[in-house]
Parts: sequence; C-alpha cells; structure tokens
Amino acid sequence: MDDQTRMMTGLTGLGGLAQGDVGDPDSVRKQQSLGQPQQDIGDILQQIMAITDESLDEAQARKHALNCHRMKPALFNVLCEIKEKTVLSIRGVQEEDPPDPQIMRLDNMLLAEGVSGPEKGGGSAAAAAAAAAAGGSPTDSSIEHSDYRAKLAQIRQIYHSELEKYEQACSEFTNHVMNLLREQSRTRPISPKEIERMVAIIHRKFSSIQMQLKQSTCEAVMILRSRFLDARRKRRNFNKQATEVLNEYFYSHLSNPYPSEEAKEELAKKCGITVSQVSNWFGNKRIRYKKNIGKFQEEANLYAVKTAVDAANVSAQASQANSPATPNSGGYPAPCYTPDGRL
DNA sequence: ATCAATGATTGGCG
DNA sequence: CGCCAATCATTGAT
Repeated sequence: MDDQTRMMTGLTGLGGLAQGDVGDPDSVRKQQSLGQPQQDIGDILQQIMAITDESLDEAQARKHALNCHRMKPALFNVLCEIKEKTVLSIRGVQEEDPPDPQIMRLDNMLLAEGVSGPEKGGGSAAAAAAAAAAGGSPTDSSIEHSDYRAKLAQIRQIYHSELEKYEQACSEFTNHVMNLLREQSRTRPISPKEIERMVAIIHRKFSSIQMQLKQSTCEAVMILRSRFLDARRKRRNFNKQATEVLNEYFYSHLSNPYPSEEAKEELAKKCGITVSQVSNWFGNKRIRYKKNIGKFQEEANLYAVKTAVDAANVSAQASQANSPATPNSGGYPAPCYTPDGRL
C-alpha cells in the first residue's frame, strides 16, 4: 500500500466533510509531510466517520478513547467555531424580536383590570368590604360589585396559578435542556452560545403559550365585564309612580307622543330616572302601543280619565267639570273612548 | 316551570 | 342624532 492509496482511502473516509480544507490534496500532502500530530487527526476523523458502522460496544469503547484523546478539546473548539459561524449566519436574522405590541396590550389590560399586578384587597372579605364601602347605595350596587369582584378574583386566581405553572414548567424544561446539552457537550461540540440560543428559543416558545393564557384571561374578563355592565342584566322595573307619570304624559299626548328634550328632562326628574331611560320608555311604549292598540285600550281609558279628573280638579270649583274626552287627534290612531271600556 | 311584561340594546334608516 | 323594529335578558305573576 503506497502513499497514494492511503491518501485516497483517507479521503473517502472523510466523505463530504470540509471539502474546501481537508479534502484539498495539497493540504493532505502537507499534513503527511508534517508528521505525527496531523496524522493523528486524520486517523481520528476516520475513526469518527467509521463509528456508525460499528457495534454499540465497539462504538462505546471508541467513544471513550476519543473522549480521552488529548486533542479532543482543541478539536471541539474548532468545530464549535465553525458551527458558530455557519449557524449564526443562517439564523442570526431572527434574533431579538422587539417586545410584542400584542402582549404589551394584553399586559396593560390585565394590569388595568387588576388581574395581574399587586393584589388590591387581600382576601374575599376585604374585597367585599371594599365593595360595600365603594357603593353609594348600600344594597343594590354593592352586592353586584362584590359578585363581580368575586368572579374577578376567581379569574385572577386561575390566571396566577396557571402562570406559575407555566413558569415552573419553563424553568424546569430549560434546566433539563441545559443539563442535557452540557452532558452532550462532552461528546459533541456545543458552544455556550448555542446553549444560550436554545434557552432563548425555549423562552420564546413558553412566552407564546403565556400569551395565549393572557389572551384567554382577557377574554374572560371582557365577558365578565359585559355581563355585569350590560344593563339588561340588572334591569329593575320603574316604580309605580314613575310609570304613572310616564303613562300620563304618553296618553295625554297620544296624538304626538314625542316629548321634547326639555320635556324628557322634566319627566326624568319627576320619575327619578335618566333622560335616556325616558327616551327608551317612550320608544318602547310607542312601538308597543302601535303594535297592539287593543291591548292598551284599557290603560288609555284609565289615564284619559285620570288626566280629565286632574284637569277637573285644577279648574275645579268655579267651573263645571265637563266632558272627559280624550285629547287626541291625528297621527296616532285615536282610541275612541267608550264608557264600558270596549272599542 | 312557564310566560307575558318590560327596560335595554342593536342595526338600519333618513 | 333620533326614531323604529327586532331582539335580548330579567322580572314577576301563575
């Protein structure tokens, strides 16, 4: 076996690895002329490439031998450097993503809702006390508030326990991977930077999971808010006197039941409700009256009589109490008054 | 449990 | 923006 064939077998053993450098016939020739250390490297590389063809025991033994080789640290350093260059050039682009605006928004909202951040009020008792203290009306709103707060506290608790779980899992997993990589760094070239990058990747993955948690927490809070803020869910019927005032106005202006802004304010004040509630009431009343005039006939007569009586009382003494005729005409279909209450 | 009454909301229109 | 019409969600009576 002359030098030429030895060189060829050496080359085929190296396969596609590092063509540019090791595969260069010149450098091989140089190595051979330089003597023992370079020859060692050639042998080692050959052994490495052959390792997969051997039995497990053999491979294990060879691995051990390689591990103990005096050139191993230097070789690994070089390999690490090469890896660093190639890997960095490939994926160095997507490093350091800026703080996601989406997650910032979620964070801000959770903070604003008091889900994340410092607990304000300790236990549920404190929350209830705070609710009681906050409410202007003693029973009505504070009960709903405490209910709301209880639900919010529930969400908050779930959020925190989940968050803790995620964080724990993340650090556990990170530790595991780091240990694994450190372990492996004895048998394959792994640079500290690589470990760092891996950790960063893991953290990114976990933070995306965290974002999902935050997202769903935000949704839960929104739903809770809408449930409690939606006035339909805490509707109270107006008191008798209020509906009386409203009905009086409605039936005495049946021809044009559209109170002006000032009239609405007046009614609102009289009834102890808001102007928009007055508007709602008239909107509902108009449409419902129109839809089924018959059903409201009785009511119409009642209030017609009532207003007539009032009018009579006002213009009382001196004059005569005259006809209780309904004061309507035009626009709306006039419900004609009949003594027995029928159309 | 069921259902009409009722206050509030929503979407469309002018 | 105010109104109408349809609809929702709760109340209160049965």
